[in-house]
Amino acid sequence: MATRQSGDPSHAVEDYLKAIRHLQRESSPVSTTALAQLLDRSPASVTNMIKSLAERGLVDYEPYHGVRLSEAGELEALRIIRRHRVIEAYLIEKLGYSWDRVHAEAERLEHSASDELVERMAEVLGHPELDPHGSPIPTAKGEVTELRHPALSEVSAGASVIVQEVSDADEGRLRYLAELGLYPGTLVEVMEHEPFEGPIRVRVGGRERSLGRGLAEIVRVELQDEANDGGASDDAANN
Amino acid sequence: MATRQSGDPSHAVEDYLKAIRHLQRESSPVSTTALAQLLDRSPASVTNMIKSLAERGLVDYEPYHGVRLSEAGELEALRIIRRHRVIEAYLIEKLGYSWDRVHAEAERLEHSASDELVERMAEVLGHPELDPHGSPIPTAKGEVTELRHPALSEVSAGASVIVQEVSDADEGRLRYLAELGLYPGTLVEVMEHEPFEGPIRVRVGGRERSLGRGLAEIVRVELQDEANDGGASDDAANN
DNA sequence: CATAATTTTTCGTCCGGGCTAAAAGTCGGC
DNA sequence: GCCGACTTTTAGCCCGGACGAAAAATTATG
Repeated sequence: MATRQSGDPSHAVEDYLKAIRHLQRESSPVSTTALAQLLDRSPASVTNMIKSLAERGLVDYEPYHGVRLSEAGELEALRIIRRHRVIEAYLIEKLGYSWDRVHAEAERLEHSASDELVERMAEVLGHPELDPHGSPIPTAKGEVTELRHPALSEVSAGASVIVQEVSDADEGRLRYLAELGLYPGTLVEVMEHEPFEGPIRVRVGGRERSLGRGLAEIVRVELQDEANDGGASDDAANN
Repeated sequence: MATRQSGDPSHAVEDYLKAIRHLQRESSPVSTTALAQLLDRSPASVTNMIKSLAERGLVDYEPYHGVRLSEAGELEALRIIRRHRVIEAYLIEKLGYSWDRVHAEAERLEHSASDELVERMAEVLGHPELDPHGSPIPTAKGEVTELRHPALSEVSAGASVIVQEVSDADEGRLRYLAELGLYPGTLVEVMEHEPFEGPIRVRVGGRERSLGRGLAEIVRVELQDEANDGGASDDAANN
């Protein structure tokens, strides 16, 4: 029951499924090169693997026109994402991992942890719905409620927002954002957008900061009522 | 720091090192077939791997005459065993795993858990010296104190013993022993040895049981003072 | 000792999953 | 509608680690 058996997706397969799902959120048939870049593999290797995924029914693949997850593939991807996020939450909550260092550990454990282990972790955590980065944790049955908060970079100047989610990206970025105090729950005031894709000036924790475009894009926020300008309702502005 | 890097032993290498060390305790140059049996691989595969281990300096290998761990191999093996045992202890203590089910999970996690994770687990457990089966946990530096308790099967009739260690073997045996209440700390009275390698009759928890040879061999015990027959000192009978 | 039985190694293969170089397909620009 | 640029796939290769069959070494036996 707990043991990996032969039909189980390999480590590599799991990585590909996760990556495909990730890229699909941006644009749907996922290109070979995009995958190759994300996974740090040669395009040729990616083509190979895609063919094999297609044979296993995990993706729908049209040569030269990209790939997308099948039903089965989507489900499998969600199981992996659940594992990843529960593990992250657990490591931070129970083992004192820092926000920025947890990703790498989870990235490895997600491939060997059994469902039993993950469910036990979820249990002692009280079945959390969000992971430490603010991303929703799929249920054991594979249901997710996608959040789709606007990125900080999309918020117009003058608004106050609360950070909801910070994409679970590379360690460096996360560490930097943590230093700034930019993690879920933090209140941020957007002061000004510099022109031509320039940085965005924000006030966070009483200090003014300047965030590059790349950073501002991975920080997802929710608009708040304006402090002085008695404005919109809690959930009104979703752009 | 936490990430597996290229020089790291592969999953397969780790399994071989553990197995070699395990078999070495019985008889020192370990034979190809013994390894093949334990790991459920063909002898040919084992020879292959051994050659590769020898090239990496992890074992000393003399063709046709068996293999033994080198200094480096021993150290590596101990690191893996530490990982395994700390993880087992953690899973039981903190995640409610049962004594008999924990092995398989640890068997997989030990290959992907980072040293950081293991040290954090050890920390929250208060740096235990024994795992749940009573086996000593090597230190992070690779020191172990081998216990070498006599097996229950070696104890002469009439003695009272306390279970110290139960080899972390297959699930079935462990579950059965757990049902009987035979785990570290349990008091057992050895009543009689049936002749010709027969079973051994014991009293445990007020009930009489008959244990087959195979089972009695994996239960390691320490002799107690005789209850009625004011007998041997604590450590006297090492048979 | 010589020969039979057993163990171990060698040899040739296979599979998963990488890679590079070369070929083929797609697409934007004229 | 063709041409060049870019993307993708194919072809051939490698490596780790498994396999079975056959050969070689060791050990046991008469």
